[in-house]
Amino acid sequence: MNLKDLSDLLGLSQTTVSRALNGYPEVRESTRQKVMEAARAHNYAPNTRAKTLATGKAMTIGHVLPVSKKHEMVNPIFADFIAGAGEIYSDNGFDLLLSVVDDDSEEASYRKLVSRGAVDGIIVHGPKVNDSRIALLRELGVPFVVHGRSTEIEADYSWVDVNNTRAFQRVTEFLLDLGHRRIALLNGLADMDFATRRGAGYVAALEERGMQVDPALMFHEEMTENFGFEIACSLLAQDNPPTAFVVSSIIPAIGVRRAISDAGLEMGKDVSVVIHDDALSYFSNDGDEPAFTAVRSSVRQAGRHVAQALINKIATPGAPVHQEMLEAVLAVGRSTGQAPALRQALEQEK
Amino acid sequence: MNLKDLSDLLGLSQTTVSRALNGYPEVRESTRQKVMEAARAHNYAPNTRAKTLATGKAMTIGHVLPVSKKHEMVNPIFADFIAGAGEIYSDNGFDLLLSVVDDDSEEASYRKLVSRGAVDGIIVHGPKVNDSRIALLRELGVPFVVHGRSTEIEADYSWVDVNNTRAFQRVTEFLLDLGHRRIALLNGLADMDFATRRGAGYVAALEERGMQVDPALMFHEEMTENFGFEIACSLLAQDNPPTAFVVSSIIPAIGVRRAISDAGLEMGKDVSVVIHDDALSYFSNDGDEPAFTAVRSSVRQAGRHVAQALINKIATPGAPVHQEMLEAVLAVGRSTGQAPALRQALEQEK
DNA sequence: TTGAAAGCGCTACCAT
DNA sequence: ATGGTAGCGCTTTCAA
Repeated sequence: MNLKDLSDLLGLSQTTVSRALNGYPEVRESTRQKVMEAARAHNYAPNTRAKTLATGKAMTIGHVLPVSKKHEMVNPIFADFIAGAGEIYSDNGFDLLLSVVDDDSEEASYRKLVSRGAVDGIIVHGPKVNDSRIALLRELGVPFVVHGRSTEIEADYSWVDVNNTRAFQRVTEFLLDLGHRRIALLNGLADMDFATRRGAGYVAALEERGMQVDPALMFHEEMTENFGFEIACSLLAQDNPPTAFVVSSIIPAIGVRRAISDAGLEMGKDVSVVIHDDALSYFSNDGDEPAFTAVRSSVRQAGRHVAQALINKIATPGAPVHQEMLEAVLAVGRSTGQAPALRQALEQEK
Repeated sequence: MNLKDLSDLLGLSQTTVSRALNGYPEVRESTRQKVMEAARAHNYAPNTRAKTLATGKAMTIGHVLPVSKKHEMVNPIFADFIAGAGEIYSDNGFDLLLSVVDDDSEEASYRKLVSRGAVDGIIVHGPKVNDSRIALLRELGVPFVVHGRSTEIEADYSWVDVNNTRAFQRVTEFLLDLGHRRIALLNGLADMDFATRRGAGYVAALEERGMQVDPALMFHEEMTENFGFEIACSLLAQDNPPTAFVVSSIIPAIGVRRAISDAGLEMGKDVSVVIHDDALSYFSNDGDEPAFTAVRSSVRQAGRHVAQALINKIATPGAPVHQEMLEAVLAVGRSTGQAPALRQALEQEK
């Protein structure tokens, strides 16, 4: 069933039917009723490709998911982010085009997405420090919003991000307040922007207290369970082991937890662990608030914000938008023994 | 830059340029060279919407992700599945259209996807028992492949699945062989097909040994960390607690682990835990094989298989394809104390 | 208030 | 080996 079929059926012109369906005011109300009803009855929906060709708008947002053939790792929160963004797209009549590309052919993929006219906006995931995609997308002249930021990029661009630096600074201060002196940091890959910022927060907290930053306690890796396990095992076997871990994602934290228990130590007593993941609100898990679930619904919220920002940008182009969301601190378990206090402090500050 | 611009530039007709670009044999080789070079130089890529309109093929595969507004839960392995499928799509020139819909407007969403001509094939995620989507998609006449199966559907349709029943039967037998007599099952929501099959396997193993199935040890829930935590806490506090847990996903297993440690018990000694997640190969985690990573790369592999099956189906329609993959058993940690033996046994059987 | 017709950018058929 | 042209299904001017 296409427009012609439908209009023939109704004895109207395609023009009128189109107008009726698209809410143009000059159509007589009774006509519109008939058209709407017939469309519904015959399950008519305008052909997307024809419509977008005619209007010049793709009504599609592109997400590029770069995956490395070697690592086989995808950020697990990606699904939640997409779910949030997708909600917004559905509400606004946009489609979501997901392009999975090998991370060495990423630039070509952005180029093609735009020159094919497949999308009218792009979301940038997982920005690195000095990320080259930002200059590229500006050059291509396509509206885009970055989920996160890219340090060292001087140009102005739209982003939505949390305050990773401050979050990690505060987490570290918190552990220092509890009396910890050797605090390990298990962070994401060094070229990822979020990891850089989180590292900076950790360092800032130590330096502020006049403490020495021990490079042997800072680790950058892909955030796998095994990363957490290996590092924690080796650290805990040392002479002067850390008494606390700050972990940049819940995945390696699973490994850390295992290592602690293997070492015959008790979390929250012998060793404290604080996890920060890409959440947007404060949570502490004193039993009532399952950490994983909390992170994930926060990320979904982030997806909504980023998608909305891009849609606004497409509708009314203008100056870049910078949106700093509530930074996240996620304290897991009775790991610190102080989760309620932490939450309270954070909520006050907010 | 569009086809007209490019052909004007080259002093050729649009027809010739189009042919050259699409590999038609009747084009003189020197002409093709010139055209290709000019296209590359000007970053020309044919407009997707025009192309698909003209050919009648959308070159797009639809994935529908139903999310519940109330639960805020997305299956975390979804990202990995999509990554695998996306690889295949990229290699074959297909786009991936991801439609996030509220789970109560799912049917309408499939209908619209098809009548809009937006996709020429659909992947069905997370089939339920007697899933109504299967009849719907057959009625719509769109090629589709189900990741999983739907019990009670009599009609023939294409699916790619693991043997959940046998996997759980074997896991349960394994625990029985180790001497466990009270084995708890933490399973997915009862209407999910995979949960039904897994439950059936668990029951079959018990009955085969002439053992009573205790309904008080079987749980169906959304697979959150908290689900695992709560259930395990309450079970372990009982008079006659289970000595083993079979958990249907790694997420609740995190909660189970926490509950065990809270109860002052030791995993692998006082309590055994076996996790089966949606993997396609056998893994045991004796330290060298991080469980989460293993599951995830297996799921990615599943995505590849399902996507390829659909693409084949679109290219050459024919009888439904049924593909049963290696069923998965994932033994985590030194949880059973027998992971290497399990793996060996499974590999032999394969 | 309605309709005719010209595109949107491409492919594919029919000529040459 | 190359070119002219009729669609693909829709929107959007221009006319009536």
